Formats: sequence, structure tokens, C-alpha cells
Amino acid sequence: MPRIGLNQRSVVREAARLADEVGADRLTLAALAGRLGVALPSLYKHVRGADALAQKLSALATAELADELTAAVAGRADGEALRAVAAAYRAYAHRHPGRYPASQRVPDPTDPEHVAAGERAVGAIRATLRGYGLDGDDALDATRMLRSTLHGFVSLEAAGGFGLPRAVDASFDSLVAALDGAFRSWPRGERP
Amino acid sequence: MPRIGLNQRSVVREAARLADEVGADRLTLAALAGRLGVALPSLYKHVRGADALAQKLSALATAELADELTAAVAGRADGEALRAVAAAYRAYAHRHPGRYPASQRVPDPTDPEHVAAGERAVGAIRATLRGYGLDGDDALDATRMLRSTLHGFVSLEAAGGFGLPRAVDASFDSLVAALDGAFRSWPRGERP
DNA sequence: GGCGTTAGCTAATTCTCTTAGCTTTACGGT
DNA sequence: ACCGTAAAGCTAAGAGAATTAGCTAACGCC
Repeated sequence: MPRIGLNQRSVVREAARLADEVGADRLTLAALAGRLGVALPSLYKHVRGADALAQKLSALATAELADELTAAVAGRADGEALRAVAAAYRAYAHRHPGRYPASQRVPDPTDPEHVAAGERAVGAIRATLRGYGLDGDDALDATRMLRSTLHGFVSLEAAGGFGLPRAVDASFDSLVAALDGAFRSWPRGERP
Repeated sequence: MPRIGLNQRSVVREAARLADEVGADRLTLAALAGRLGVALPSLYKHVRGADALAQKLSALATAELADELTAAVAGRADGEALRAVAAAYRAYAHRHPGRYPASQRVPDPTDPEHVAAGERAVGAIRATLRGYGLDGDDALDATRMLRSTLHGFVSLEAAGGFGLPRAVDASFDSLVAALDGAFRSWPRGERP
């Protein structure tokens, strides 16, 4: 029985590819093992189980998304940064329909890499808003709004919730423009 | 063997209750059958299978959500309608943590009730925006933005994606206020 | 070259969904 | 009242997924 030379990294990477092909919810250990050329129980030498695999997949996807958002915001500010980050966010969800939902799982507190990736992703979102002059609770609220809107849009889009896919690109552009306006004229400081 | 007197309606209603208790993804036919006091295969007399049950559950949840949104918008306009609809939407997701994700499944085209419920829900959202003087593509885009933002917020909140749950209520109020501003000053008609 | 570590295997258990086929209840028409 | 039928419930059986236990053999280090 020749050794394939698997390790946790290669297993999780293949799981990510498979998830993008068949959907995150249809990712199965049996299919993954078949894809890697090993018997199913062999996977347990590298991941603790199906749930742990999902967690590691989430960490990978979150790190990738954080990288792309960080790259998008770098060297840009204000509306330009917002448009670039929004486009990068949606592009990642399109390109990786299996990884994206995995990335939304709450980071495992016992996995430092996962936690760090989550913080980098939120940091990129927060950095996008820096040019709008928001701070304190306003910055927190605006960050949450931006995350909510982007996540909601790409989730509904992926689920086919927008009926005809006709003008979805244009709707997204409008949404980003409206967000830009909202952040410019943010209803400030009416909180204790 | 005494008959319990089940029908599709009662099965789906119990599934909804169970989903709210254990989570939509942990809803299992075995648990549902146990709850109803019948053997598992007996459920197949009322629903065609696990996926069909999920579809019917989605139809129920969508109808309930549509009802609550419709009631919230009735007799209100502009910012008041927006605040009422947003509060009703979030309240439904809080009250029914299992039904809510089910409600986001795309309606089954072969189930007229489901399709109608979906249209009523979107109709309530669209009606909310009526007072803002948006029409055509602007109304479409604004509707999509409102749906995206509400869905994204309650999804992230339910997943525990907002870190400390401390100021989530205040963040939601800010979000609704920002949406109100965005709809008032919607960047209009820059589309062919 | 020997030896410990570990990657990978087979076998077996549990849980879920599903189908097949049987029995008995409830109901409607005569 | 009674009988025939539709359907509500059952048991039995099987497929697919995750998991655990325990075995074997390849690799890496001295």
C-alpha cells in the first residue's frame, strides 16, 4: 500500500476545491477520500472528523477572503476603496461558491489562525470605512452594516433569491453607491 | 394500532416547532416522528421525503414572515413603515431561529402557495419603499438592497458573527436609520 | 540495519433516509 | 347495518454517511 503523502493542509485544500464543485453542504468525507485516492477512514489521520474539517475549511476560506479584501483596499480610499472591496467580496463569493458559505462560520476560538483570519477580514472592512470619518460606535455600526449588506446580497444571489438574474450587476452597483452615500451622511452619535 | 390523525399540515407545523428548538439543520425525520408519536416511515404518508418536508417548511415560514411584514407595513409610510418592517423582520428571525433560515429557500415553482407567499413577502418589502418615490429599476434595486441588508444582518447575528452581542440592538437601529437616509437620497436613474 | 512513528487499510457500529409490502382503521355507498 | 376501498400506520430491509477499533506496512532517524 503506497503512501500518498497527505497532510492536513492538502486534505483541506482538496476539500475546498470539492466544496466549490459540489456545494458546501454536499461535501462528504467519502467523496473527498475518493478524490484523494485513499479510503475514507484514512482521512481521520489528518482531521478529527467532518465537523473539524468544516472548521478548517472555514479558516482557509476566511483567510483567502481576508487576503483579497486587504488587497482591494490597499492604496485606495473613500468611495474607491468601498467599490473595490465590495467588488472583491462579491467576486470571491462567485469564484468560490463552496468556500464562501464556509467562510461565514464563526471562527473557532481554539484555532489561532482562524481567529486571526477573521480579524483580518473584519479589519479590511473597517479600513474601507476609515476615510468616511466614522469612529467609536459609528464605525462599529457602519462596519456591521457593510458586512450585513455584502453578505446578504451575495447570499441571496447565490441562493437564486433574486428571480431573474437580469440586472443583478446593476443592482449591486446601485447598492454600493447607496452605501457610499449612507456612509458619507451617516446619522451620527445619537447614542449614549 | 390507533390512528393519530396526522396530515401534512400538522406534520409540517410540528417540524417547524422542532426546527425552532434544535435548529433547521438538525431537524431529522426520526426526531420528528418520535415527537409525533409515530414510526419514522409513517411520515412518508404525508410528505414525500426529507427534502419535500424542508420545502413545505420553507413555504410555511415564508407565509408567516410575509404575514408579519404585511401587518407591519399596513397603515404606515416612509421611515415609520421602514422601521416597523425592519423590526418585524428581525423579530421573526429571533422568535423562529429554525423557521427563518428555511424561509430563505427559493420557492418551489410547483407549489403555488409557496410561490404566492414569496411574492407576498417581497411585496411587503416593496410596499415599504413606496413612500420614497422610487420606481422602475430604482425600486427594484432598493428592494434588493433592503432585503440584502435585513437578511445579512439577521443571518450574521444568528450565526454569532458580531462578536460581543452587547450593542447589536443599537447597531440595528443605526442600520435602519442609514437605510432611511439612503432611500431618501437614492442615487437615481444612472442606468440605461 | 533496527526500531519507533504514523499513514493507510479492513471491519464493524451507529444514524439517517428511503422503499417495499403488510395490516387495520375509517369512511362512503348501497 | 354492511362491505369495499383508500389510506394511515406498522415492520423489515437496504443504501449512504460518520465514526471507532485495531491491524499492517512504509518512512525517517539513529
